[in-house]
Amino acid sequence: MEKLTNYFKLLSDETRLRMMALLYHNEFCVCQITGITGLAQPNVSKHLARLRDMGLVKDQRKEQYIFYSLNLEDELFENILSAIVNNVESFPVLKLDLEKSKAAAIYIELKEANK
Amino acid sequence: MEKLTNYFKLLSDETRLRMMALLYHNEFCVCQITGITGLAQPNVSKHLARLRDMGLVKDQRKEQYIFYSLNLEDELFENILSAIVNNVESFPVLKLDLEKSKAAAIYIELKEANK
DNA sequence: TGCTCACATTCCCATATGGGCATATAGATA
DNA sequence: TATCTATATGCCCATATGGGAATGTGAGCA
Repeated sequence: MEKLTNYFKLLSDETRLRMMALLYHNEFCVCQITGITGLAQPNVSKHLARLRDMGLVKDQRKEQYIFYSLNLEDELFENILSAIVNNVESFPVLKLDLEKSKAAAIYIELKEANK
Repeated sequence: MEKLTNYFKLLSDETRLRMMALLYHNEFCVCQITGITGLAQPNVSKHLARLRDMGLVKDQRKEQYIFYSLNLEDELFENILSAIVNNVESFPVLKLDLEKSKAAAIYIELKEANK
């Protein structure tokens, strides 16, 4: 029961919903999420940590970057998230993030090229 | 977007989940919910008011009693609630409430009979 | 009219939450 | 080894939240 209410608590914050919607489509590192959303890096890290602690997200280091991806084990949670993502037209913020996210891969490539 | 996060905020509290699970099966007045759950009456009222303000619940006076019932307009919300209620075996608190609720109708009848 | 009962509201308190900001850490690189 | 750079953590603040307790309100009844 507490796990359930904690899930809803995690879903009840716009910042976290934005991050989860992004991760639903792809894995991203902290700096990409920061860049896409315009959120402050410490906040991105803190929210990701909360999601990780609740098992909704997992992280994996790749060289300098730590990539986060969804960890969809709970069926209810997955259904909720897919319902939101499939209805992205109703949520302009999410839609904008997703559009911006298409450039996110390039973002890291440019960084590497400028070295 | 804010409506969505508000929904999740309402779902993120055990007390409210208990009340919504009850109302999913039947309408109840405040005193019945208080009796079934063992919660303090002011808290029941306060949570019901929040649910009503968000349009998830509606109330209707019948003589002395004010009966609350679910107001399922949002599909996502309804799906979430039915998923929870159909999985009540996983949530002993909810299951107990539901069992107790079967006696709730009788509770009011007894009250009337004792007048 | 005054009382009773069901329900609502208010006040107070302890706790949780999210963001801004500064700083710590740890892996990569020079 | 020393330094970047990506990420994590800690501190502070304003605000929200939930419960307890007392009180207010309003409909039905004596």
